[in-house]
Amino acid sequence: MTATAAQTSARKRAGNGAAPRDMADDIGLDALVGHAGYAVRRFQIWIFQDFIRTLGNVDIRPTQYSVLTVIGANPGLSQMAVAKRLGIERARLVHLLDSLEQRKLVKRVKSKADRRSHALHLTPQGETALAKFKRLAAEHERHVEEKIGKENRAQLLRILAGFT
Amino acid sequence: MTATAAQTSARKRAGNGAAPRDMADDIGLDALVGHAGYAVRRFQIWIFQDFIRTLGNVDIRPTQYSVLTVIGANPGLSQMAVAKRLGIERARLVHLLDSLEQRKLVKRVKSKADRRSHALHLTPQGETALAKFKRLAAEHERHVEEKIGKENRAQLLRILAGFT
DNA sequence: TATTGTTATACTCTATAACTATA
DNA sequence: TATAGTTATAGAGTATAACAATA
Repeated sequence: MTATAAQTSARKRAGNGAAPRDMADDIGLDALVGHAGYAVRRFQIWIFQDFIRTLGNVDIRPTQYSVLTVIGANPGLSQMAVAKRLGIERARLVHLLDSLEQRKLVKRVKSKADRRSHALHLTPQGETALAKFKRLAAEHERHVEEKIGKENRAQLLRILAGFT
Repeated sequence: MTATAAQTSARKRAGNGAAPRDMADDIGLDALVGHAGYAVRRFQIWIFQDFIRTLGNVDIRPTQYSVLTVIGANPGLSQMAVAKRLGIERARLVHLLDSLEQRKLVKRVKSKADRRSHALHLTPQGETALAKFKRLAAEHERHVEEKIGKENRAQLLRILAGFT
């Protein structure tokens, strides 16, 4: 890594006051190519954009999908439990649930056992909608497979299994 | 505390319906486990947190590091060129550069060839600082290696090479 | 005292639009 | 007309702090 050949040759081409370089096709990333985080971030942005586009007609974003899926699979969870499981701030989840409740996909049920907390459930409408969202999300997942290859996607899931 | 917590959770598990579940250890992710995007997003958050922590003393975040690295390796780039190469909005880059210029790490040099644009350069101070940032970033990268394994990290970089 | 849900604030980041000065 | 840089705004998302009701 250190000072690279790209850096040296680039200096020859552009001194102070010279014309700025704006040809994107020979701009080196230098040390960034050795950072997993850079590639992971770019990939994550691509994935989210595809997800948002694929579920655009139903207006569901990745975070909303994850909340609905976890509530659907675990009816009666408290807000704290959902927030912890998905790594969402509980203050942020309040607004997410406000939106999902306004759309009649989720309901907060006041708990009698612990009157501070709410038990979260999908509405019947929410159950039907989630089934559709899952079909669209599976379509998105096929896009991922087409993009990086079936075997690479499987390897990726295996490598990152500990981060779920 | 443990006895009380155990009793409480036992009561909640036994409760029929209204009592919210809040034990995080048996909450299933359902369809999320099959989505590459979910794992990738969680991993990316972990990586950025480690990066921010590891470079906390020098107060450099991932995006700032990527901008400095690309300018360092390609002196004289225009703002548009940097923005396009790194996938940053040009409006956002303005503020990033304002901050880096205030810290005397980067300078905007007015171009004589095209007086609309600026050629970007590291200051001598910026060169020295970037060398330090790169050492810390390499340390961060070793954390990634420890977290997922050397071979897995290499596979990840190979799989995602197209997203740089 | 501690926790749940809530409200509020601030800062990062993304996505636009519009403005200026140049080309 | 189009482009580079700038300014502004709006919406996500993250990170905190504080508060009321309840445990």
